[in-house]
Amino acid sequence: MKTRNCETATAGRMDTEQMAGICKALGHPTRIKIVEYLIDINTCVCGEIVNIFPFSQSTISQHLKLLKESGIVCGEVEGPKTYFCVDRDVLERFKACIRDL
Amino acid sequence: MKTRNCETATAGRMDTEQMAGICKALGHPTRIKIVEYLIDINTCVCGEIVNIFPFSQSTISQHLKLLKESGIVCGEVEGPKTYFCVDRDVLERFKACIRDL
DNA sequence: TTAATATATCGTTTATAGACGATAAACGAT
DNA sequence: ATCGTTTATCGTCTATAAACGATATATTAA
Repeated sequence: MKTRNCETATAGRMDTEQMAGICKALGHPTRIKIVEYLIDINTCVCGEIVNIFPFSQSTISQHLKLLKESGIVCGEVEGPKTYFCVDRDVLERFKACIRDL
Repeated sequence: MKTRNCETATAGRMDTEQMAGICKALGHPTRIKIVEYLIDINTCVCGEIVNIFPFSQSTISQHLKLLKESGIVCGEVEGPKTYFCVDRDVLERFKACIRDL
């Protein structure tokens, strides 16, 4: 399995809007668990997550979409699959914002 | 001005539900700014916040209610006023959860 | 007792979230 | 070209959020 990186690299301080967007994305237990899982496993496809949670494929896909929109997660399409991973840079900047509260 | 403390002291690890609840509460720019303000100024009444933001008193009151429900903020009624402050213990435990992601 | 002040709640409107099943879209294999 | 696999999107329903004005509640001051 390849190591994937989102390489967003929008360095600098995260503004309140983006911070709120990530908080909102993390504002659901299932999405927090998805992010924790992605952090652990580094990269995985949607189907893996569907197998872990008691929700339908469409629901998990929707959660992943919201996570992607916030910037904390990114997806890389490869053939019929999409590999999801946490954007480490965004995560670190988000963690810095919370740390500095 | 007195120093107020919420003294919740529900020590121990924060569970995913509560963590998600706080993230959700912080999932709005205005509420993040309210929390930042409360951290800085330690304690203040609703009216002060109303004066800072371009929203109505009822809207700010509603934001404060959501923050209180999440546990990150508490309010202490004193006469006709309510003094709001951040629950430092909850904040620290929340920060620890994010740090350990 | 009444008036003024401070906050909370109610009712309304519009928008978004959360869940689902069904279906579409993209690709690999046969 | 079709089939199976994987993911995304659509449509629907119900619930909650976000904002407001109006009103209720609680307390202090006059």
